[in-house]
Amino acid sequence: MKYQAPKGVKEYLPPSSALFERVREALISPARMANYQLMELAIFEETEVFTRGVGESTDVVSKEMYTFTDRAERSLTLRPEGTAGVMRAVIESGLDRGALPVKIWYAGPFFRAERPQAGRYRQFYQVGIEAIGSEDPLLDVEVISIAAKGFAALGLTGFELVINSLGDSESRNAYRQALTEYLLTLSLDEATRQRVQLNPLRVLDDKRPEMIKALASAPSILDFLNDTSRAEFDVVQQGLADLGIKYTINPRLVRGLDYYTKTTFEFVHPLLGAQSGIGGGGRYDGLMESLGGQPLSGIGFGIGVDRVILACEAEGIELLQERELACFIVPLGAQFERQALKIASELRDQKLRVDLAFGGRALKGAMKAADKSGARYAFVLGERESQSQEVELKELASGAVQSIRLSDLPQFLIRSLGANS
RNA sequence: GUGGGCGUAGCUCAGCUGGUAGAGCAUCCGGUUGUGGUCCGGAAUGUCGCGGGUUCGAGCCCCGUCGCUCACCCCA
Repeated sequence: MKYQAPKGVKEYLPPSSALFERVREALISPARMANYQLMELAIFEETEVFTRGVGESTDVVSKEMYTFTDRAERSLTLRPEGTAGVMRAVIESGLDRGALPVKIWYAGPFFRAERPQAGRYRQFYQVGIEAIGSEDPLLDVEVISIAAKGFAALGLTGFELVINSLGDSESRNAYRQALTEYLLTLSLDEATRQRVQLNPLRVLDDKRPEMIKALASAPSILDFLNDTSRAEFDVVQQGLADLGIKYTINPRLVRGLDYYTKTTFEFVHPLLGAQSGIGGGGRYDGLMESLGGQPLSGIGFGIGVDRVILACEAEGIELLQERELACFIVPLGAQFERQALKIASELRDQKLRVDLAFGGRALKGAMKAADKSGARYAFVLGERESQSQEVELKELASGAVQSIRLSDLPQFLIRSLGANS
Protein backbone atom coordinates (compact mmCIF):
# COMPACT_ATOMS: atom_id res chain seq x y z
CA MET A 1 0.00 0.00 0.00
CA LYS A 2 1.64 3.15 -1.15
CA TYR A 3 -0.46 5.97 0.21
CA GLN A 4 -2.34 6.26 3.42
CA ALA A 5 -3.99 9.02 5.38
CA PRO A 6 -1.56 11.13 7.39
CA LYS A 7 -0.79 9.91 10.87
CA GLY A 8 -3.51 10.47 13.40
CA VAL A 9 -6.17 11.47 10.90
CA LYS A 10 -9.42 9.73 11.61
CA GLU A 11 -11.61 9.25 8.57
CA TYR A 12 -15.18 8.04 8.42
CA LEU A 13 -15.98 5.73 5.55
CA PRO A 14 -19.05 3.71 4.72
CA PRO A 15 -20.76 2.22 6.53
CA SER A 16 -19.71 4.05 9.69
CA SER A 17 -19.83 7.45 7.99
CA ALA A 18 -23.60 7.28 8.38
CA LEU A 19 -23.03 7.13 12.10
CA PHE A 20 -20.86 10.21 11.94
CA GLU A 21 -23.63 12.12 10.16
CA ARG A 22 -26.18 11.09 12.74
CA VAL A 23 -24.05 11.98 15.71
CA ARG A 24 -23.07 15.36 14.34
CA GLU A 25 -26.66 16.17 13.51
CA ALA A 26 -27.87 15.12 16.96
CA LEU A 27 -25.32 17.41 18.57
CA ILE A 28 -26.15 20.38 16.37
CA SER A 29 -29.92 20.16 16.54
CA PRO A 30 -30.37 21.42 20.14
CA ALA A 31 -28.30 24.49 19.28
CA ARG A 32 -30.53 25.30 16.32
CA MET A 33 -33.58 24.89 18.53
CA ALA A 34 -32.10 27.48 20.89
CA ASN A 35 -31.62 30.01 18.09
CA TYR A 36 -27.91 29.56 17.54
CA GLN A 37 -26.86 30.24 13.97
CA LEU A 38 -24.24 28.64 11.80
CA MET A 39 -20.81 30.08 11.14
CA GLU A 40 -18.87 28.25 8.46
CA LEU A 41 -15.42 29.45 9.32
CA ALA A 42 -11.87 29.56 8.07
CA ILE A 43 -10.04 26.34 8.77
CA PHE A 44 -6.76 28.18 8.97
CA GLU A 45 -6.15 31.54 10.55
CA GLU A 46 -3.34 33.96 11.02
CA THR A 47 -1.24 32.30 13.67
CA GLU A 48 -1.65 35.27 15.97
CA VAL A 49 -5.37 34.62 16.36
CA PHE A 50 -4.43 31.54 18.35
CA THR A 51 -1.27 32.69 20.08
CA ARG A 52 -3.10 35.73 21.40
CA GLY A 53 -6.52 34.13 21.74
CA VAL A 54 -5.75 30.77 23.20
CA GLY A 55 -2.60 31.88 25.03
CA GLU A 56 1.10 31.34 24.51
CA SER A 57 1.45 29.35 27.68
CA THR A 58 -0.98 26.63 26.68
CA ASP A 59 0.18 23.29 25.38
CA VAL A 60 -2.07 23.77 22.39
CA VAL A 61 -0.18 26.85 21.25
CA SER A 62 3.28 25.99 22.48
CA LYS A 63 3.62 22.57 20.94
CA GLU A 64 0.52 21.32 19.16
CA MET A 65 -0.18 23.72 16.33
CA TYR A 66 0.13 22.98 12.64
CA THR A 67 1.74 26.22 11.57
CA PHE A 68 3.01 26.97 8.08
CA THR A 69 4.09 29.91 6.00
CA ASP A 70 2.26 30.78 2.81
CA ARG A 71 3.82 32.16 -0.35
CA ALA A 72 3.72 35.68 0.98
CA GLU A 73 5.57 34.58 4.12
CA ARG A 74 2.50 34.98 6.31
CA SER A 75 2.34 32.64 9.25
CA LEU A 76 -0.88 30.63 9.16
CA THR A 77 -2.14 27.90 11.45
CA LEU A 78 -4.67 25.12 11.05
CA ARG A 79 -7.27 25.83 13.71
CA PRO A 80 -6.62 23.85 16.90
CA GLU A 81 -9.89 24.94 18.50
CA GLY A 82 -12.97 26.91 17.55
CA THR A 83 -13.57 29.77 19.93
CA ALA A 84 -10.77 32.09 18.86
CA GLY A 85 -11.83 31.88 15.21
CA VAL A 86 -15.44 32.64 16.07
CA MET A 87 -14.33 35.70 18.01
CA ARG A 88 -12.19 36.87 15.13
CA ALA A 89 -15.12 36.48 12.74
CA VAL A 90 -17.55 38.23 15.07
CA ILE A 91 -15.22 41.19 15.45
CA GLU A 92 -14.38 41.27 11.75
CA SER A 93 -18.01 41.22 10.68
CA GLY A 94 -19.24 43.57 13.38
CA LEU A 95 -21.87 41.12 14.56
CA ASP A 96 -21.10 42.23 18.09
CA ARG A 97 -22.54 45.64 17.24
CA GLY A 98 -25.96 44.16 16.66
CA ALA A 99 -28.31 42.30 18.95
CA LEU A 100 -26.68 40.59 21.88
CA PRO A 101 -25.98 37.92 22.74
CA VAL A 102 -24.64 36.71 19.42
CA LYS A 103 -25.40 32.99 19.34
CA ILE A 104 -23.30 30.89 16.99
CA TRP A 105 -22.80 27.22 16.27
CA TYR A 106 -20.10 25.65 14.16
CA ALA A 107 -18.89 22.21 13.22
CA GLY A 108 -15.90 20.87 11.42
CA PRO A 109 -12.38 19.56 11.63
CA PHE A 110 -9.71 20.81 14.00
CA PHE A 111 -6.02 20.03 14.10
CA ARG A 112 -3.48 19.41 16.77
CA ALA A 113 -0.06 17.87 16.28
CA GLU A 114 -0.24 15.47 19.18
CA ARG A 115 0.68 11.85 19.48
CA PRO A 116 -2.49 10.00 18.49
CA GLN A 117 -4.20 7.53 20.79
CA ALA A 118 -7.69 6.22 21.44
CA GLY A 119 -10.05 9.16 21.09
CA ARG A 120 -7.31 11.62 20.28
CA TYR A 121 -6.55 12.45 16.69
CA ARG A 122 -4.54 15.01 14.82
CA GLN A 123 -7.55 15.88 12.75
CA PHE A 124 -10.65 15.64 14.87
CA TYR A 125 -14.21 16.86 14.64
CA GLN A 126 -15.98 19.22 16.93
CA VAL A 127 -19.41 20.74 17.21
CA GLY A 128 -19.33 23.95 19.16
CA ILE A 129 -21.45 26.88 20.18
CA GLU A 130 -20.63 30.34 21.46
CA ALA A 131 -22.91 32.92 23.05
CA ILE A 132 -21.23 36.30 23.09
CA GLY A 133 -22.12 39.57 24.72
CA SER A 134 -24.01 38.67 27.85
CA GLU A 135 -22.76 38.00 31.35
CA ASP A 136 -26.01 36.43 32.44
CA PRO A 137 -25.09 33.20 34.23
CA LEU A 138 -28.31 31.66 33.00
CA LEU A 139 -26.74 31.77 29.57
CA ASP A 140 -24.11 29.42 30.98
CA VAL A 141 -26.94 27.12 31.94
CA GLU A 142 -28.42 27.30 28.44
CA VAL A 143 -25.09 26.41 26.89
CA ILE A 144 -24.55 23.45 29.18
CA SER A 145 -28.11 22.26 28.64
CA ILE A 146 -27.65 22.27 24.88
CA ALA A 147 -24.67 19.96 25.16
CA ALA A 148 -26.59 17.70 27.52
CA LYS A 149 -29.55 17.54 25.14
CA GLY A 150 -27.29 16.46 22.32
CA PHE A 151 -25.88 13.57 24.31
CA ALA A 152 -29.31 12.57 25.52
CA ALA A 153 -30.74 12.66 21.99
CA LEU A 154 -28.26 9.99 21.01
CA GLY A 155 -29.42 7.82 23.87
CA LEU A 156 -26.30 8.30 25.94
CA THR A 157 -26.84 7.84 29.65
CA GLY A 158 -23.39 7.28 31.09
CA PHE A 159 -21.95 10.76 30.71
CA GLU A 160 -21.23 12.96 33.68
CA LEU A 161 -21.11 16.72 34.00
CA VAL A 162 -18.44 18.38 36.09
CA ILE A 163 -18.53 22.11 36.75
CA ASN A 164 -16.41 24.69 38.47
CA SER A 165 -16.00 28.42 38.69
CA LEU A 166 -12.67 30.13 38.21
CA GLY A 167 -14.22 33.40 39.34
CA ASP A 168 -13.80 36.88 37.93
CA SER A 169 -10.37 38.43 37.65
CA GLU A 170 -10.41 39.70 41.22
CA SER A 171 -11.26 36.29 42.64
CA ARG A 172 -8.90 34.57 40.32
CA ASN A 173 -5.96 36.81 41.15
CA ALA A 174 -6.45 36.27 44.86
CA TYR A 175 -6.61 32.55 44.33
CA ARG A 176 -3.69 32.49 41.98
CA GLN A 177 -1.52 34.09 44.61
CA ALA A 178 -2.59 31.68 47.33
CA LEU A 179 -2.17 28.71 45.05
CA THR A 180 1.26 29.79 43.90
CA GLU A 181 2.40 30.13 47.48
CA TYR A 182 1.14 26.67 48.21
CA LEU A 183 2.72 25.14 45.12
CA LEU A 184 6.09 26.60 45.96
CA THR A 185 6.10 24.60 49.18
CA LEU A 186 6.01 21.39 47.13
CA SER A 187 8.98 19.78 45.47
CA LEU A 188 8.10 19.84 41.81
CA ASP A 189 9.68 18.63 38.60
CA GLU A 190 11.01 21.15 36.14
CA ALA A 191 8.03 21.15 33.79
CA THR A 192 5.57 21.68 36.59
CA ARG A 193 7.74 24.40 38.09
CA GLN A 194 7.53 26.25 34.79
CA ARG A 195 3.82 25.80 34.67
CA VAL A 196 3.56 27.42 38.08
CA GLN A 197 5.23 30.46 36.59
CA LEU A 198 3.11 30.54 33.47
CA ASN A 199 -0.29 29.62 34.83
CA PRO A 200 -0.46 28.03 38.25
CA LEU A 201 -4.11 27.07 37.83
CA ARG A 202 -3.16 24.56 35.18
CA VAL A 203 -1.07 22.62 37.64
CA LEU A 204 -4.39 21.56 39.14
CA ASP A 205 -5.10 19.72 35.93
CA ASP A 206 -2.23 17.32 36.51
CA LYS A 207 -3.53 13.77 36.53
CA ARG A 208 -0.44 12.01 37.81
CA PRO A 209 -1.33 10.16 41.02
CA GLU A 210 1.54 11.62 43.03
CA MET A 211 0.53 15.13 41.98
CA ILE A 212 -3.12 14.52 42.78
CA LYS A 213 -1.97 13.46 46.21
CA ALA A 214 0.27 16.47 46.61
CA LEU A 215 -2.58 18.75 45.56
CA ALA A 216 -5.05 17.22 48.00
CA SER A 217 -4.55 19.99 50.51
CA ALA A 218 -4.17 22.80 48.00
CA PRO A 219 -6.42 25.80 48.53
CA SER A 220 -9.74 25.63 46.69
CA ILE A 221 -10.82 28.27 44.22
CA LEU A 222 -14.29 28.14 45.70
CA ASP A 223 -12.98 29.68 48.92
CA PHE A 224 -11.67 32.65 46.98
CA LEU A 225 -14.73 33.61 44.97
CA ASN A 226 -15.87 37.11 45.79
CA ASP A 227 -19.55 37.84 46.38
CA THR A 228 -20.34 38.53 42.75
CA SER A 229 -18.63 35.42 41.45
CA ARG A 230 -20.14 33.28 44.14
CA ALA A 231 -23.62 34.59 43.42
CA GLU A 232 -23.21 33.92 39.73
CA PHE A 233 -21.98 30.41 40.34
CA ASP A 234 -25.01 29.83 42.55
CA VAL A 235 -27.30 30.94 39.74
CA VAL A 236 -25.60 28.47 37.41
CA GLN A 237 -26.10 25.64 39.87
CA GLN A 238 -29.72 26.52 40.52
CA GLY A 239 -30.36 26.83 36.81
CA LEU A 240 -28.94 23.38 36.17
CA ALA A 241 -31.06 21.98 38.96
CA ASP A 242 -34.15 23.66 37.47
CA LEU A 243 -33.52 21.86 34.20
CA GLY A 244 -32.91 18.58 35.92
CA ILE A 245 -29.29 18.41 34.85
CA LYS A 246 -27.11 16.48 37.25
CA TYR A 247 -23.62 17.71 37.93
CA THR A 248 -20.79 17.52 40.37
CA ILE A 249 -18.52 20.36 41.37
CA ASN A 250 -14.81 19.85 40.96
CA PRO A 251 -12.81 22.82 42.22
CA ARG A 252 -9.77 21.52 40.31
CA LEU A 253 -11.43 21.69 36.92
CA VAL A 254 -9.46 24.46 35.24
CA ARG A 255 -9.11 23.35 31.60
CA GLY A 256 -6.15 23.89 29.39
CA LEU A 257 -6.92 27.08 27.54
CA ASP A 258 -5.96 30.39 29.08
CA TYR A 259 -9.08 32.32 28.22
CA TYR A 260 -11.45 30.62 30.63
CA THR A 261 -12.97 32.58 33.52
CA LYS A 262 -15.92 32.01 35.83
CA THR A 263 -17.92 28.95 34.82
CA THR A 264 -15.98 26.03 33.41
CA PHE A 265 -17.47 22.64 32.69
CA GLU A 266 -16.62 19.32 31.20
CA PHE A 267 -18.63 16.31 30.14
CA VAL A 268 -16.80 13.07 30.73
CA HIS A 269 -17.67 9.51 29.88
CA PRO A 270 -16.22 6.89 32.24
CA LEU A 271 -16.34 4.11 29.65
CA LEU A 272 -13.94 5.89 27.36
CA GLY A 273 -10.40 5.22 28.54
CA ALA A 274 -7.71 7.82 28.83
CA GLN A 275 -9.35 10.49 26.69
CA SER A 276 -12.65 10.58 28.52
CA GLY A 277 -13.68 14.17 27.93
CA ILE A 278 -16.46 14.21 25.35
CA GLY A 279 -17.08 17.92 25.57
CA GLY A 280 -16.22 20.95 27.58
CA GLY A 281 -16.17 24.68 27.72
CA GLY A 282 -16.63 27.70 29.85
CA ARG A 283 -16.92 31.43 30.06
CA TYR A 284 -14.29 33.76 28.73
CA ASP A 285 -14.15 37.41 29.67
CA GLY A 286 -11.00 38.78 28.16
CA LEU A 287 -10.86 36.88 24.90
CA MET A 288 -12.62 39.30 22.60
CA GLU A 289 -10.68 42.22 23.88
CA SER A 290 -7.38 40.41 23.46
CA LEU A 291 -8.26 39.89 19.80
CA GLY A 292 -8.92 43.58 19.32
CA GLY A 293 -12.66 43.67 19.89
CA GLN A 294 -14.94 45.13 22.49
CA PRO A 295 -14.66 43.82 26.03
CA LEU A 296 -17.55 41.40 25.74
CA SER A 297 -17.96 38.26 27.75
CA GLY A 298 -18.89 35.00 26.15
CA ILE A 299 -19.53 31.36 26.89
CA GLY A 300 -19.34 28.29 24.76
CA PHE A 301 -18.49 24.64 24.45
CA GLY A 302 -16.74 22.27 22.12
CA ILE A 303 -17.93 18.71 21.79
CA GLY A 304 -15.70 16.04 20.31
CA VAL A 305 -17.72 14.22 17.66
CA ASP A 306 -15.16 11.42 17.47
CA ARG A 307 -15.34 10.83 21.20
CA VAL A 308 -19.11 10.95 21.29
CA ILE A 309 -19.12 8.24 18.65
CA LEU A 310 -16.78 6.19 20.84
CA ALA A 311 -19.06 6.80 23.80
CA CYS A 312 -22.06 5.58 21.83
CA GLU A 313 -20.15 2.46 20.87
CA ALA A 314 -19.03 1.94 24.46
CA GLU A 315 -22.64 2.10 25.61
CA GLY A 316 -23.65 -0.27 22.86
CA ILE A 317 -26.00 2.21 21.25
CA GLU A 318 -27.12 1.05 17.83
CA LEU A 319 -26.96 4.13 15.65
CA LEU A 320 -26.55 2.50 12.29
CA GLN A 321 -30.16 2.42 11.28
CA GLU A 322 -30.75 0.62 8.03
CA ARG A 323 -31.16 3.14 5.27
CA GLU A 324 -33.71 1.35 3.28
CA LEU A 325 -33.38 1.41 -0.44
CA ALA A 326 -36.85 1.56 -1.92
CA CYS A 327 -36.11 -0.35 -5.06
CA PHE A 328 -33.35 -2.05 -7.00
CA ILE A 329 -33.65 -2.40 -10.75
CA VAL A 330 -32.19 -5.36 -12.59
CA PRO A 331 -31.75 -4.59 -16.27
CA LEU A 332 -31.65 -7.71 -18.36
CA GLY A 333 -28.42 -7.17 -20.20
CA ALA A 334 -26.64 -4.04 -21.20
CA GLN A 335 -29.26 -2.97 -23.72
CA PHE A 336 -31.81 -2.30 -20.99
CA GLU A 337 -29.48 -0.40 -18.72
CA ARG A 338 -30.29 2.93 -20.31
CA GLN A 339 -33.99 2.45 -19.69
CA ALA A 340 -33.32 1.28 -16.16
CA LEU A 341 -31.26 4.33 -15.39
CA LYS A 342 -34.01 6.56 -16.76
CA ILE A 343 -36.60 4.89 -14.57
CA ALA A 344 -34.28 5.13 -11.57
CA SER A 345 -33.71 8.79 -12.25
CA GLU A 346 -37.45 9.48 -12.34
CA LEU A 347 -38.02 7.56 -9.13
CA ARG A 348 -35.21 9.45 -7.46
CA ASP A 349 -36.92 12.69 -8.43
CA GLN A 350 -39.83 11.44 -6.32
CA LYS A 351 -37.46 11.23 -3.33
CA LEU A 352 -37.25 7.48 -3.59
CA ARG A 353 -33.92 5.89 -2.89
CA VAL A 354 -33.17 3.69 -5.88
CA ASP A 355 -30.20 1.79 -7.26
CA LEU A 356 -29.65 -0.55 -10.18
CA ALA A 357 -27.23 -3.16 -11.43
CA PHE A 358 -24.57 -1.65 -13.64
CA GLY A 359 -22.10 -3.34 -15.90
CA GLY A 360 -24.43 -5.66 -17.79
CA ARG A 361 -24.31 -8.31 -15.10
CA ALA A 362 -25.93 -11.66 -15.46
CA LEU A 363 -29.40 -11.96 -14.00
CA LYS A 364 -28.28 -14.06 -11.10
CA GLY A 365 -25.45 -11.76 -10.13
CA ALA A 366 -27.68 -8.73 -10.49
CA MET A 367 -30.32 -10.28 -8.24
CA LYS A 368 -27.62 -10.99 -5.71
CA ALA A 369 -26.64 -7.37 -5.84
CA ALA A 370 -30.28 -6.43 -5.30
CA ASP A 371 -30.36 -8.65 -2.25
CA LYS A 372 -27.19 -7.18 -0.83
CA SER A 373 -28.34 -3.64 -1.38
CA GLY A 374 -30.99 -4.17 1.25
CA ALA A 375 -33.66 -2.84 -1.09
CA ARG A 376 -37.28 -3.37 -0.17
CA TYR A 377 -38.28 -4.19 -3.73
CA ALA A 378 -36.62 -5.27 -6.94
CA PHE A 379 -37.74 -5.87 -10.47
CA VAL A 380 -36.27 -7.12 -13.69
CA LEU A 381 -36.37 -4.90 -16.73
CA GLY A 382 -36.10 -6.77 -20.03
CA GLU A 383 -37.79 -7.18 -23.36
CA ARG A 384 -41.16 -8.18 -21.91
CA GLU A 385 -41.36 -5.34 -19.41
CA SER A 386 -40.18 -2.85 -21.95
CA GLN A 387 -42.98 -3.94 -24.29
CA SER A 388 -45.76 -4.13 -21.74
CA GLN A 389 -44.63 -1.28 -19.50
CA GLU A 390 -45.45 -3.57 -16.63
CA VAL A 391 -43.01 -5.17 -14.19
CA GLU A 392 -43.03 -8.04 -11.74
CA LEU A 393 -42.27 -6.20 -8.54
CA LYS A 394 -40.76 -8.48 -5.95
CA GLU A 395 -40.66 -7.77 -2.26
CA LEU A 396 -37.24 -9.16 -1.41
CA ALA A 397 -37.85 -10.05 2.22
CA SER A 398 -40.94 -12.14 1.54
CA GLY A 399 -40.37 -13.10 -2.07
CA ALA A 400 -43.90 -11.98 -2.88
CA VAL A 401 -44.37 -10.81 -6.44
CA GLN A 402 -46.98 -8.59 -7.99
CA SER A 403 -47.48 -7.03 -11.40
CA ILE A 404 -47.46 -3.30 -11.51
CA ARG A 405 -47.47 -0.78 -14.32
CA LEU A 406 -44.33 1.32 -14.50
CA SER A 407 -46.45 4.44 -14.43
CA ASP A 408 -47.94 3.35 -11.10
CA LEU A 409 -44.60 2.45 -9.58
CA PRO A 410 -43.67 5.77 -7.94
CA GLN A 411 -46.98 6.10 -6.20
CA PHE A 412 -46.91 2.50 -5.09
CA LEU A 413 -43.43 2.80 -3.62
CA ILE A 414 -44.19 6.06 -1.87
CA ARG A 415 -47.29 4.57 -0.32
CA SER A 416 -45.66 1.37 0.85
CA LEU A 417 -42.55 2.99 2.25
CA GLY A 418 -44.00 6.08 3.83
CA ALA A 419 -41.66 9.00 4.01
CA ASN A 420 -38.72 7.09 5.37
CA SER A 421 -36.69 6.94 2.23
C1' G B 1 8.84 14.11 23.12
C1' U B 2 8.87 9.06 26.25
C1' G B 3 7.32 3.90 26.97
C1' G B 4 4.48 -0.97 25.94
C1' G B 5 1.92 -4.19 22.20
C1' C B 6 1.35 -5.43 17.07
C1' G B 7 2.48 -5.58 11.40
C1' U B 8 0.89 -12.79 6.95
C1' A B 9 -4.80 -12.32 0.88
C1' G B 10 -9.96 -6.78 0.54
C1' C B 11 -11.42 -8.14 6.12
C1' U B 12 -10.57 -11.37 10.69
C1' C B 13 -6.73 -14.40 11.67
C1' A B 14 -3.80 -19.54 11.66
C1' G B 15 1.22 -20.93 10.51
C1' C B 16 4.13 -26.75 15.17
C1' U B 17 11.16 -26.90 17.92
C1' G B 18 13.52 -22.22 11.04
C1' G B 19 12.19 -26.55 5.40
C1' U B 20 9.94 -22.51 0.89
C1' A B 21 2.15 -19.79 2.75
C1' G B 22 -3.19 -21.45 4.53
C1' A B 23 -8.54 -21.02 6.64
C1' G B 24 -13.10 -18.41 7.29
C1' C B 25 -15.67 -14.26 5.51
C1' A B 26 -16.01 -10.96 1.37
C1' U B 27 -15.55 -10.59 -4.27
C1' C B 28 -16.48 -12.61 -9.27
C1' C B 29 -18.18 -16.81 -12.49
C1' G B 30 -21.03 -21.26 -12.89
C1' G B 31 -24.83 -25.32 -11.14
C1' U B 32 -28.49 -25.27 -19.27
C1' U B 33 -35.23 -21.45 -20.48
C1' G B 34 -35.84 -14.34 -17.30
C1' U B 35 -35.53 -13.70 -10.52
C1' G B 36 -31.80 -13.03 -4.76
C1' G B 37 -31.09 -15.18 0.34
C1' U B 38 -29.42 -21.67 1.75
C1' C B 39 -26.45 -25.41 -0.71
C1' C B 40 -22.61 -27.21 -4.30
C1' G B 41 -18.52 -26.33 -7.84
C1' G B 42 -14.85 -23.00 -9.75
C1' A B 43 -11.73 -18.42 -10.15
C1' A B 44 -8.87 -14.22 -8.70
C1' U B 45 -5.89 -11.86 -4.96
C1' G B 46 0.18 -12.11 -1.01
C1' U B 47 7.53 -8.56 -2.80
C1' C B 48 4.53 -12.72 4.92
C1' G B 49 5.50 -3.77 6.33
C1' C B 50 10.58 -2.45 4.40
C1' G B 51 16.13 -3.06 4.57
C1' G B 52 20.14 -5.78 6.24
C1' G B 53 22.29 -10.05 8.97
C1' U B 54 22.70 -15.40 10.66
C1' U B 55 21.71 -20.13 7.97
C1' C B 56 22.21 -25.07 2.93
C1' G B 57 17.35 -22.80 3.81
C1' A B 58 13.86 -17.22 7.31
C1' G B 59 6.80 -15.65 7.74
C1' C B 60 9.30 -17.81 12.07
C1' C B 61 15.99 -16.04 14.89
C1' C B 62 19.10 -11.10 15.29
C1' C B 63 19.74 -5.74 14.11
C1' G B 64 17.80 -1.45 11.99
C1' U B 65 13.79 1.20 9.94
C1' C B 66 8.73 2.57 8.78
C1' G B 67 3.72 2.06 10.04
C1' C B 68 -0.43 0.97 13.27
C1' U B 69 -2.08 0.85 18.22
C1' C B 70 -2.43 1.81 23.52
C1' A B 71 -0.54 4.65 27.50
C1' C B 72 2.25 9.02 29.68
C1' C B 73 1.88 14.42 28.84
C1' C B 74 -2.41 17.30 27.38
C1' C B 75 -7.09 17.89 25.50
C1' A B 76 -12.37 17.34 22.07
